[in-house]
Amino acid sequence: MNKDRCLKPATDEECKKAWLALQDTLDVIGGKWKLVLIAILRGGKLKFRELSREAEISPRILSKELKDLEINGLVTRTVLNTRPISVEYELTPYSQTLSEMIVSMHEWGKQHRQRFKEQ
Amino acid sequence: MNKDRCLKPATDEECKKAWLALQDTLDVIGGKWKLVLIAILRGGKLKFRELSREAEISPRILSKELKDLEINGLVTRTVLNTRPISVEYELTPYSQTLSEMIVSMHEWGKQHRQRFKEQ
DNA sequence: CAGGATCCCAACCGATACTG
DNA sequence: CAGTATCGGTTGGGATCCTG
Repeated sequence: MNKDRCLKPATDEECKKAWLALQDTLDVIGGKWKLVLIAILRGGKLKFRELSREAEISPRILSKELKDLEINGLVTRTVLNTRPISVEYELTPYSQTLSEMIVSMHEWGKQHRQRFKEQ
Repeated sequence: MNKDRCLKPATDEECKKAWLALQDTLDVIGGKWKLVLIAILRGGKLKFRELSREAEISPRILSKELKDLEINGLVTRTVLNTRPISVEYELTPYSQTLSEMIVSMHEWGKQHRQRFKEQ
């Protein structure tokens, strides 16, 4: 893809970076579960099991998704000194930076649904 | 998911709709190719083969992706009276409504990359 | 309780060949 | 040229069981 097909006038190099950035975003919040988990955690910290029940997601997938979110700095994992142990997951302040984008996606999806499906 | 875990204060019903809308958005522009194709077509209409070469995507996938985009009103398909026939694909005016969201996603991805990867 | 291991199924994607 | 058919590999996700 060259610069002539880019969002705004730019060099080829800048254009390539722009689309890599978009791809990054989709990697971080795309897929079936990431946004759902973020949504749920907006309501406050939850333990692994609670999160699993709330989202109706199997432990294997939940574990993987939470790792991804943690790697990307969106969620913190805290092991509690209980017996048996329990682990709390919580959104980071950094996750707030997603808000504007999430709102954009929500707004677009809403108007799209009105336009195309039964209103 | 109930309203207490929603983006803004709302009824359970509103909350459910909000997350359906987000899911809609991901369905429409998520995945590996949708945004790439939209990006490329921003530069102007292209024929099937040109698009295939530009995006480096196999015909089978391209065909499917274009159908999806057409169904969602983002792309028009025009058969030309040539021999052999050729088909042009072009973004619709409606596709412009994606701009704000795409910019949001781009901005977030850019700052995320700066924050986490080699700058 | 947290979460890894295993097994299995479905969706996705790429390459290639083929038809109108 | 446009697009479908076929096949095969890869990824993602669900269910269940198991261990620290």
